Amino acid sequence: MHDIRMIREAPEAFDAALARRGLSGMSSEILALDQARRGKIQAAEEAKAAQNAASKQVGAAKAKGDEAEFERLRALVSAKKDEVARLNDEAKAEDAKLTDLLMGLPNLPFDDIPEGTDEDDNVELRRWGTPRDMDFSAKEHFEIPAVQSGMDFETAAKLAGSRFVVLRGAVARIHRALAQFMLDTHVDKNGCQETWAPVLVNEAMMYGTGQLPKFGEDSYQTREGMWLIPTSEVTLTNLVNGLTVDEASLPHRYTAHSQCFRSEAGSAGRDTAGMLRQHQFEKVEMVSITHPDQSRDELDRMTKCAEGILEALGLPYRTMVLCTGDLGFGMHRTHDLEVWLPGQGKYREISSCSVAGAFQARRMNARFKPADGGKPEFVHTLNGSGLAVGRTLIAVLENGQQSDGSVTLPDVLAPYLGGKTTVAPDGTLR
RNA sequence: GGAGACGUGGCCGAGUGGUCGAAGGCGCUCCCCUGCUAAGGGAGUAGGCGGGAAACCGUCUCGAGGGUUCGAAUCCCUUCGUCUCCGCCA
Repeated sequence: MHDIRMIREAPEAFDAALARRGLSGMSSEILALDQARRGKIQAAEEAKAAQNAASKQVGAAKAKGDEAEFERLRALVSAKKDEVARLNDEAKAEDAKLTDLLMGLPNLPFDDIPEGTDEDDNVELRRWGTPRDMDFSAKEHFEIPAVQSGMDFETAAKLAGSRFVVLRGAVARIHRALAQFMLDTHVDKNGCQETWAPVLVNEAMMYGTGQLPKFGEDSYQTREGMWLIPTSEVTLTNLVNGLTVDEASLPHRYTAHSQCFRSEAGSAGRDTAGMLRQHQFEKVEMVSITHPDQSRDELDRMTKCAEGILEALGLPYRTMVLCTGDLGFGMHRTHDLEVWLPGQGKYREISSCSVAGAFQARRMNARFKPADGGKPEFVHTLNGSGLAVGRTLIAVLENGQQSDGSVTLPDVLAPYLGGKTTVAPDGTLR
């Protein structure tokens, strides 16, 4: 959500920034609503002040035993009360209109991100590693002999439907190893606090991070009205929902390994083969809660943390900055990491690191108390995948595939795999 | 799932219809005093919203939402959370 004061003070700058996302001239509508709202609030408060004043005199009259005066004031208060109720309702209605409008507007893109309409306009920042030369035609992950017995889509379809998978044996273990390796790295080397949190949350949390009200169709909801998280960005960021933390405690850096659930509405027909796009998947997430002055640097730090995982696994990748047209709803700036998938011969998204600034904090009412004793200010929030576990599994399998149908795994996984780093063509770990 | 209790400011804790945004204590900040390892005295110490250049003024907030009343932290309803006992259970 946006800061109404900032819009009042600099409506041109606000309009210019939103125009980059295809929304033009929003400030005039916003400011008109704001004007109306403030007028109603003032009227309601003045009436209430009159009621309160009369009400105090009622008490005094009663104490003095002046029954006539008591009755007269009683009637006056009663009349004022109706007026206050009416004006209050009007003020609330105006306020709701403004909030609805502001809640539905996306965050302002930073000036330094590229103009564009979709992912084709994203700009490459850097590239790491070189795709291996393979003297055979590279297979997609689900075609590799070593993988086939451990990745079962037919059984998953029986259990749950399309876009689910059953992993078995070595593949399941490598999947687990990857998650453990990522989590350990973020905890031991990147200064994150390991966190385990619900994957089922209430509606308010989904508003806090911006999934609601606009993107409810993308997530699953229970009969009781709870939501399955599409990412643990929701839970980790909402850890500070409603809190005023000490400035000295910033930044907070959290990481969690969780299940994530997405309906993938609107992705029908895309990436239907393999386990690239699933309704249920695992992700190791990073979230930072920072001082406003630190958030831009924190984005670069977080991006490095995610890149570090890919580098440790020896997976070639490129780092992209998203253009205005591809930028997520609540974000100022986003870096996508795209990993090389030899089977597709393409770089595919495996991580997304974003800075939301105060956008989510304002929705969540998450603030910090300045050390110098000033007024509380909104914290800044960031989130990033470090990494999507299922996609990392795909990348490790495809990049490690050999001409004989086996797969060679990154050495850093050995401690999690009983010291073994090869999957034989028959699917056994050797 | 059944029965009951509770939910007050950074913390503890008073307050059962009238000037209570809320006693007292602790903590914290500033000032004074004292000179010895700590103590004493004084002042201050929530946030949101609206108005204002500011000082400041108004308004709202005693888990949340609604209701009764001229007036509610105090009464009623709903809801969320915590605790105790019983049941069930990974």
